[in-house]
Amino acid sequence: MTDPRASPAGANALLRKLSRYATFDDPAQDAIDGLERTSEWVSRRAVLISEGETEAAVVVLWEGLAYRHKDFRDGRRQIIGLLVPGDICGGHGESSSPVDYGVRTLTRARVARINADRFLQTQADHPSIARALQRAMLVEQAIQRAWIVNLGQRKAHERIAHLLCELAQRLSDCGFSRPDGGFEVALTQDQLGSALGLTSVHVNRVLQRLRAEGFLDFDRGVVRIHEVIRLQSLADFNPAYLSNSAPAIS
Amino acid sequence: MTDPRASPAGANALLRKLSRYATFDDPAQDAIDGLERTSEWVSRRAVLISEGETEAAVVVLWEGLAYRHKDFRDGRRQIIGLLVPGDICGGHGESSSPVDYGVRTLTRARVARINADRFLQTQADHPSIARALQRAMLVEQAIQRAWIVNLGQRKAHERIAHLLCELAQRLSDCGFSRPDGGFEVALTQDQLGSALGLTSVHVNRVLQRLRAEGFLDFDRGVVRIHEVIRLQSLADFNPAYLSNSAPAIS
DNA sequence: CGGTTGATTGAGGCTGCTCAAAAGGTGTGG
DNA sequence: CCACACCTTTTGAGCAGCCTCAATCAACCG
Repeated sequence: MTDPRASPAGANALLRKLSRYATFDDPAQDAIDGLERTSEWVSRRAVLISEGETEAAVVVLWEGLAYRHKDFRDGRRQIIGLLVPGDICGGHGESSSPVDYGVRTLTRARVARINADRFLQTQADHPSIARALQRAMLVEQAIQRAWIVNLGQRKAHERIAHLLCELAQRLSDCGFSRPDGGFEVALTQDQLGSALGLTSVHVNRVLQRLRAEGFLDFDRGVVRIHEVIRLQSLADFNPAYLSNSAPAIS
Repeated sequence: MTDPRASPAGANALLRKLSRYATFDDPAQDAIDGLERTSEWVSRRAVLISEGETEAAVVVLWEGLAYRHKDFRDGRRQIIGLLVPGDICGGHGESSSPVDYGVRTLTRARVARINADRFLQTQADHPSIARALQRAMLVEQAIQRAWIVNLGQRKAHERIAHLLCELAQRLSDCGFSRPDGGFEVALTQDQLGSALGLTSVHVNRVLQRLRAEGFLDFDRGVVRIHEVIRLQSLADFNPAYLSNSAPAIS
């Protein structure tokens, strides 16, 4: 396989992702490849990063899903973001400051750990890589802005719909969509609530309404979306923000 | 003035900000200086960037305050973030995609516009600059995460307190604090509501309670904070996330 | 002085929360 | 294979935080 983007699911997830944001010459491609040489499997609900950790290593998700979260002392908890294959978490090589959130897996997952110094050195050596990472961070920021809007302005049913639309799009973008257009979400209703600023009780009731109206279906921790399009208009979802893609010509 | 960080308020705001995230050799410093050679004054409530704009130019705020926002067709509106002197907005030089939010000034402000290509070229030429910008983006992301937590989990009075604490800290970090420890916020109650996912009516009532309890004071569009410390404990505010500072030794 | 923007207050209502309990599924050990 | 524990979903009842609508007031401005 000359083109790593054609390699089996998971492997070189980082290169596959960064290739969406820039084109790389061979040395740069090799450099990215060299970063993530080994991966390891972790179980469902495993801790990838715990809050306050000062470890500067960078973790790349190869397969599976994970989430960033912030826990309060009094039991409140907010899920801050979802990670799909290719996504990065950790301090981006910054050793000076502890991370202000934790990361846990949602499903069984495969991750690669990258040494912080090598991560930074590679960027210094290859401006195209630094550039691609910057664009990836811009998309990440756009996603966070969308969450702020979601939490600040939308009603429960709109929030749920918007989150599901985001996930559908991102999974599809990294090659994990299902052929039939529908897809499944491995979030419990309690986790959905933590991501949306709602209680699981309310999430349950709203999901039932959405089911009754034919938008989706769900059973034992798995939500199945039928018509993403209808859901998008309900959520006022515009996928543009997820694709800060590279110009056609580099 | 050999050290630009000692120059008059506003000028070289970008260099002053980036210096918090990395140390630069002379050529790099000159490069940053060269980027933002001219500035212009804009009035209160001026549009710096309008949603959907494909202009790739980067705008640096030198003096004054501004905010990012997203407007809905039906009149709902969410303020997504606040900009203090030194902050950057715009597409970070990405010409391919329209920005998904607007930016307006909150006060009279001085801004510098940077050409997109030069912005990107400078980063390619000076890895230390790219690195500093990356760290600045990491802090920006941390702020956005804090907003997500704020909107998702906190009650109205906690949200207000947290936002005010963030502003107090950031203004102080960029050298715009007031000697007496207190400070003023140029946000109307309506704007506060748009930032916090609350109506201005509710903001008003909660502010009155906070005033009755001695946390702050307000009058004609200006909120004055008395005891930032007390407000911090009310808000469960931890300033650590705002200072991903550079290691002592570069 | 009238117009405009922002703050304030009141009444009433809905969304989403709390507390509690029960039901359904799944995994584990005996 | 059953009993038991645990997790997640589901349902009910009651409540409250925050919203909506509306009107008034205060300050500022041309």
